[in-house]
Amino acid sequence: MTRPGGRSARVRDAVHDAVVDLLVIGEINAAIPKIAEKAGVNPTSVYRRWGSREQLLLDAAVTRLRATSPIPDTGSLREDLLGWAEGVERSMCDPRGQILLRALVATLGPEKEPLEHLRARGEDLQAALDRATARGEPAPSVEDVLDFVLAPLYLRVLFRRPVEPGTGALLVDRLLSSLPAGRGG
Amino acid sequence: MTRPGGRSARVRDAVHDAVVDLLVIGEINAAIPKIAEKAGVNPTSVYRRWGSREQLLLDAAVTRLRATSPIPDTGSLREDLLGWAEGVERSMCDPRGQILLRALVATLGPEKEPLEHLRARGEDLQAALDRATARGEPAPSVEDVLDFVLAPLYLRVLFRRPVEPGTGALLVDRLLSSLPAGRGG
DNA sequence: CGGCAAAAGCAAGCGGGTTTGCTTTAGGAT
DNA sequence: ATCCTAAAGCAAACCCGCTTGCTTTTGCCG
Repeated sequence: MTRPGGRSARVRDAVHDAVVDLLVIGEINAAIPKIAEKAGVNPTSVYRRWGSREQLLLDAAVTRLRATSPIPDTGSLREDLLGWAEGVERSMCDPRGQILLRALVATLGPEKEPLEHLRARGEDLQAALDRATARGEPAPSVEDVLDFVLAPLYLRVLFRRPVEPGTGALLVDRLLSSLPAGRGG
Repeated sequence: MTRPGGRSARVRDAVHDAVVDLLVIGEINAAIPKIAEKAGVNPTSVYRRWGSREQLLLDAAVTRLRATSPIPDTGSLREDLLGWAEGVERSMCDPRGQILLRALVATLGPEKEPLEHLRARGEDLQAALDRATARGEPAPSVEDVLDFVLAPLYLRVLFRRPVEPGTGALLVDRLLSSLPAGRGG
């Protein structure tokens, strides 16, 4: 960003807020003029900066989801994963988190990149797993963490099934108890 | 349907085909006039029947996904699940299956119904599990099948990660190994 | 075979989303 | 403090997706 703290940043945040607000109240199809109006911004500014509604949605989703559910460093893999999973679970119980995840998936085209958001999250996970390995703890692969914990949580949200409290912890337990017996078939 | 085998059916199929074709070649944002043109149909007919692009996408996705990956009845829960998972895996390797799943998720709004498609699929699963229970085999819950098998497969597709051959079978093995009476290895 | 009704086709008009050239503002640099 | 440029605001025109009243076709049924 050329002017991080100035008017650009204010406009960007205002537009992101407007997008999320409209999505949350069900205005899924709100077009750019409507978003701009809610943001108190000229539609032209939105067109010039983001180009299309799709790009704007993707940018808002990635930006806003990036801040949620970091992976803690507690000295125990179990605690790290539990803290992270709890954060994901909480985010997926929040209408904003739900709608952002949905927008993220919806705007993903047939491109081949695995998506910046998930890639960065995978690197964080890898770091936590490496810490565990360095401590001598048994650790699953990133793939397994995604399969056991993230996929079930995300699928509940994407298909509108309820996320019961404690789901994240349950899934982490499943993952970790699959370790000693050997994973995979 | 009032006229199942006549012109209505032809138009519906042509429009569904056009939708899928356009989605597959990356024309995610194709509007109704474009879809109608590719289908060789008057745009008005599409507006009158489906009302909106969103409804049309949802209808096409649900209709076309309904035919894929039925659950076999082999007399063994393991074989039933393996056959089904293989079908899902194959469907998720096909660009059409991928794009249809994506369209399905994308068009799901904040409504509360768990979605007809997944509900019907859940009932099929429950039937297979009931058969296993009646035979005295240990059986997981539908929830567990979705968590262990469907969620990882769907998430790979939705986030553009590769689906390795044999993933479905691996996931079914994991599920069955986690059962209380099952082998822990 | 012939009528009937549902669905498809047609055409014209409306509305709003998008584009574009220019002006104005504001934040960083000198 | 002043200049300078990137970004926002403005207005007008264009394009196109959508609506609507009507006509035409088609397939089911008596």
